[in-house]
Amino acid sequence: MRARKQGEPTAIERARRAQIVRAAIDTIAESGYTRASFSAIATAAGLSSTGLISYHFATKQNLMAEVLATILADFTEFVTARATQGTPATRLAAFLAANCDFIASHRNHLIAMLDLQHAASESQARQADSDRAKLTELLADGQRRGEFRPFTPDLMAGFILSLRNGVIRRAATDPEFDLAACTAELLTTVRLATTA
Amino acid sequence: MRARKQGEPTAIERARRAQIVRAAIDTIAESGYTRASFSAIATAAGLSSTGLISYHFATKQNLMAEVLATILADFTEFVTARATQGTPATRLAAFLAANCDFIASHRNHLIAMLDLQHAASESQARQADSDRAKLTELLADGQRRGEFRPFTPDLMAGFILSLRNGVIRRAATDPEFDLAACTAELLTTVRLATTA
Amino acid sequence: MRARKQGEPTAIERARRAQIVRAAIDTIAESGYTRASFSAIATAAGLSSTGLISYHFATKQNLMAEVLATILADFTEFVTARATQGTPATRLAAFLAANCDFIASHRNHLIAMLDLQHAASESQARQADSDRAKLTELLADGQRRGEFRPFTPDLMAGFILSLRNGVIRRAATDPEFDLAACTAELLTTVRLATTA
Amino acid sequence: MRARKQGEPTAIERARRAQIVRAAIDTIAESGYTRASFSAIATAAGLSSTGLISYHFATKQNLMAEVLATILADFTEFVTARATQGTPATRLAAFLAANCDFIASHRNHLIAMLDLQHAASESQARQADSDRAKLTELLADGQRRGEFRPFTPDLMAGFILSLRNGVIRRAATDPEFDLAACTAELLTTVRLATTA
DNA sequence: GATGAATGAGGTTTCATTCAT
DNA sequence: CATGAATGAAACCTCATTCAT
Repeated sequence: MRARKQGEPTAIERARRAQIVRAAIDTIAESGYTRASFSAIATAAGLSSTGLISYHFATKQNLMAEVLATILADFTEFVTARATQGTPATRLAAFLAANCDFIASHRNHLIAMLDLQHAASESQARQADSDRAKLTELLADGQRRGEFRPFTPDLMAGFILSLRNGVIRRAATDPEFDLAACTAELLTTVRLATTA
Repeated sequence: MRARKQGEPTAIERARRAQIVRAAIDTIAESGYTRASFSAIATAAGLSSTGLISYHFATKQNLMAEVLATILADFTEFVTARATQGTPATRLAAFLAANCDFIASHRNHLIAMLDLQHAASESQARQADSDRAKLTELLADGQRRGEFRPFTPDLMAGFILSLRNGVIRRAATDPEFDLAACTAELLTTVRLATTA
Repeated sequence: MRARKQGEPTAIERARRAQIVRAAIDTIAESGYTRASFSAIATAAGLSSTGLISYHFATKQNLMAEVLATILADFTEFVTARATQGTPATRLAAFLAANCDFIASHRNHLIAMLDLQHAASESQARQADSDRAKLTELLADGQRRGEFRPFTPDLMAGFILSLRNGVIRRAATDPEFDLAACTAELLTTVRLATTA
Repeated sequence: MRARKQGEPTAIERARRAQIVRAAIDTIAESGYTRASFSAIATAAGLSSTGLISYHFATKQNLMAEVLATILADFTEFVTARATQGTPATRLAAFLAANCDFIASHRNHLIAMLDLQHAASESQARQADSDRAKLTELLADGQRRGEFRPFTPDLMAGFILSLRNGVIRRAATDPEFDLAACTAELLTTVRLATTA
């Protein structure tokens, strides 16, 4: 019923939805998207039945969309707060550092994010494109100021995000991975790849 | 029965397994891992029963392991044939170029590969590690010769493979993506990131 | 709570129950009994929760019983007001004409009625029997006066009601059905079948 | 799998499908369409799981379509074998008598048929129309020969089928109903309503 | 009185797997 | 070797009903 209603959600409802989304993120991160059934999520959330999930989310796709949106929102909030000042080169470095810090503190979020991307819907793909577009903008700006060498900004943005994704996956997979060392190397590598 | 038998597989058996694996790759690439049911794979393979798949593969995990192994084998064969000659820097460039060429000619293989990585088992993770190890070796070799700057070879290998994966995903997702242009930029970028 | 209470219902309560019953009739008529869930009925009634329906009706069966009772009451009121004067033959004709008029003006009531009959409970079957009994009485009366030929009144009553039900279903199903023409033919047919 | 295959069904398959259809008819007749779940049907058929039903019928709608088709086929076979000879009036009487006999011997078929009609699909509605069309044809033929009075054949066909349906429902509902007596009265009634 | 939240049973359907033939 | 049939677990989802507020 609720899942089909319109209007403002109440505080209780928002709390439950957030709880379910959190449980979904953890379940996906730990067991993979394929095994993240309503049943598994309900258990992780301490709910007594999968019915409650359906009560709050009209469809599983729907839930997953909110999961991804939440992850991206948390991520964006964290990263943009730290990559807003200075020249493009500085901001790029700050962006990457922020990414790596986020990985350390929100491991599950990012593992889940990677697992969700290939199950992503149309609108989510557009969201990913828009993320890349912002980075593209930053790079183009740096080129205009002469900080960056002449590359195709859109492609380089893709490269940088790919590197970030690789770090996420490695951090997720390998428990002995040294994230701090990797961050330093990543910054150097990207600097060399981009500076004029 | 066969799936539990020991001893040498017959020629017919190997042919059937290859046929099923091929169909699985195509199905995963086109519909995603989630929708790659035995039923879908059997249809794609022109088989009249899913029973035959179970007959040849003890378990679905088992089949997927062979799918991934096959993809990696095809990939390795293709790439190593083109990255064996010259200095490490030359071979690295050839490796990347070969990768991009492989994307163009084996799109389905690579899309399936990405889709399988997070359903990957322990042993498959080890296989991925060994792939990275080979690249690590190449990079270390280049450093010893003074071609490459001093970076942590293992991390740089991870970066390079991440870049490759990103190109795969983008090529798979975006139909208007210009793979040739991307290849050129990728080579430049990696050269700048690695050379002394 | 209320649904289990005893004693006189308040005016508000009666209004709410009527509102719910009306919404149920419309929903059944438009979507069929199978799809007439509490949720659908609540939406049709403009209620914000299915809980309110359960509050006023102890059980779904209970609600459906009241729905059927309401329909039959409305129907009886409409028809008996027009079939009370004259000889049995005249009243029979008036009864049929009234039925057909009722179809035109209360389409939803009658469609719902037909849809409810096979979900009908014991007591509802008895109600239908009593309706037929009244018609039986009328027919027997006409026989005593010599207006009608000698048939088994109870069976003939069943026939007449069957004809009426058929007209309802046809009117409900076929949008091009000419109800007025059908009414005329029906009157003739019944007259020929009954008159001495 | 099988439910989606093409080509000729095997003997075993036809037998299983028939068994399931028979169980569905009995379940609908005894408990009503609403309560005729796959689970109930599987139990009635002595199957070990509902999965087998889905294996043979792609969809519940699909199964119900076959149920209705089977009923109509059995019915048509029974009735047309007995209503083919003589003048239209004779055949009409034979048709009605055959209907009543069928009711006695195939009670469940007919109860289920009535319960399915309002859940009927487009194509099933067309089938019902075509049944009425055949009767319409018979009536028009009788009019041309002068056996029947001038009525609208299509409407009269609807009336006759409505009478038949009423008898079915009454026979289904009332265990003490005297079908033989009803048949006699029905024949007389229809004769009076139709003859010139 | 009314509402939103919660519950748990049960709905249809898909799936990997087994087995007789 | 291969097939069709069968199985039962588990998937997502809907529903009537209960209850605290």
